[in-house]
Amino acid sequence: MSSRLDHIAQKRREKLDRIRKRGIDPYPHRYHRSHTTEQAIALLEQCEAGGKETPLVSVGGRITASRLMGKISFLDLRDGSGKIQLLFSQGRLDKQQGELFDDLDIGDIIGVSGRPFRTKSREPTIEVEGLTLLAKSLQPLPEKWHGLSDVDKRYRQRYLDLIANAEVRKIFRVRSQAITAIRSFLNKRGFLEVETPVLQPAAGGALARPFVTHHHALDQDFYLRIATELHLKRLIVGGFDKVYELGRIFRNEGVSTKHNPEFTTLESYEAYADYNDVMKMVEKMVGSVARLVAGGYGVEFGNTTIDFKPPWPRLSLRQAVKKYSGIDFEQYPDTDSLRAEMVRLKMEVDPKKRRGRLIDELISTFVEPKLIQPTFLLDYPLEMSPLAKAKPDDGRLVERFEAFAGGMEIANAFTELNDPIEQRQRFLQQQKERRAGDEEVETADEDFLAALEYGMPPTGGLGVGIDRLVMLFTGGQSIREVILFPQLREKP
RNA sequence: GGGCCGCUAGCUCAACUGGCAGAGCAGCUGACUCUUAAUCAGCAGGUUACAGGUUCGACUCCUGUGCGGCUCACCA
Repeated sequence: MSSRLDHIAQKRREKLDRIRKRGIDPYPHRYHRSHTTEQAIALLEQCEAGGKETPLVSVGGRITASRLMGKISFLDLRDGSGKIQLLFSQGRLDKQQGELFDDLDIGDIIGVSGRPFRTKSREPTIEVEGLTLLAKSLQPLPEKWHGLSDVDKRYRQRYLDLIANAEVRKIFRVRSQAITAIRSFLNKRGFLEVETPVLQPAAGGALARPFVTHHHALDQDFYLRIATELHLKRLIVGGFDKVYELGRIFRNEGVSTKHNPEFTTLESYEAYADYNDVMKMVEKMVGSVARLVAGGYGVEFGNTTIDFKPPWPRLSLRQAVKKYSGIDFEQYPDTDSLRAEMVRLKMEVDPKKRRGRLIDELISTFVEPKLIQPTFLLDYPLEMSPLAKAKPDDGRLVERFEAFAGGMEIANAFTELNDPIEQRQRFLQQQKERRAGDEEVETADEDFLAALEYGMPPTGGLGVGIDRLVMLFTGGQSIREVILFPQLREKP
């Protein structure tokens, strides 16, 4: 990027000056269109069906292509709804508009009025009678045929990506529809949408390194939330029986095709429910999202079809790990024996990891990649789940499930631990482990513990990674493809 | 953070073993009254990411830096 303008931008500035000199405002305040391009085409079809003449319409949008043929010219005009062809005929426009037409470029935003009709090749077209410049574009757009493919540029200048690449526009429409579908599903079931703090004195509810920031007036450090869990459960204590939050959380960790430092989660909590109820809700909810954005339970992913039709298979975690890795972790009740077995299988094992984290590694290495069709894994070891309630018949396991699809974890849920004394002990146990070397453990949240002491009803909680869910629905191989402005290193 | 790969015109891409940096689109000039990746003729457009080095000569080889991609580590 040199400071000097390239010759294309130079030319466009000259055109801008010419337009201004003729007394035309190249950036007027408003333009009231009568139709979107989509509506204009629908109107044309209606009139054709009814054998009626088409009325005058006005549309606005960006010029995306031009085919100048001497006395007549065809331009493509795109707005948020779609695209329509424009026909400019010499003689149709007055002198001033004719001069303006000559100074138009691909990329300019214009408004036109005229009657829709069909050309010889049946293309819906507006024969332009009135032309208004709405915004002069000073920079050339990416190439019309190949679009924009430089990944760096696509993410940094997402607007160009959206202008140039229809598939990208599609992805973010699907994302929006999926989130709308989730809201609507939960609202219909009586859930209350709430907002909880992003800035917290301690970041709890998950195991992750937080971002730190500083509040000047309070002269106090704050952490950006790594989960919404602990505040939502306070609201269950407060008497809202069904709450959810769709919100951004922040984790100061590695960036990869599956991790962005800020990402979106859904967390929901339902009083008087347990993880079995939540399981039923998840498969129903994701199924309903699939039907809405994909038109059915089947969603194309890679070279297979994922079928989200409920019910999804349920498999105990122990069975799953045994099936895919050959290790029955129940036979290795402590960290050392399990680690020894993993080493025997030639796995590289971080010596700092304790049993829970080792089992987690078995899941992500052997199990997760195999779970393409939606599957629930249930009943996790207690040491991996400090906020979940133990199973009544086996104190080493908790009532927890994770849902997988497309080889990714898409949901995590459990019957919430609501015994304040046990919760405190679990936090203390975690802190012991922190001292033993495992850095990322739950920090005790005294205010949360105080809330539990007032009594929280039995509750089923859920967390869903929205970005990964959207990846499933759009076939995305990278989380950056479903986040409009993914985090990138700043360019010097 | 490690490994591998990439960075050439506004965009998409070429350029052999080190030998004058090139094409399409976009742009400019001209022709053209139904095109739609319009067509045809002509013109212009470059710090080959950046900084060094080797060489008679570097887009090409070497070293370093920046940014990106993939991957491993990390990451419920």
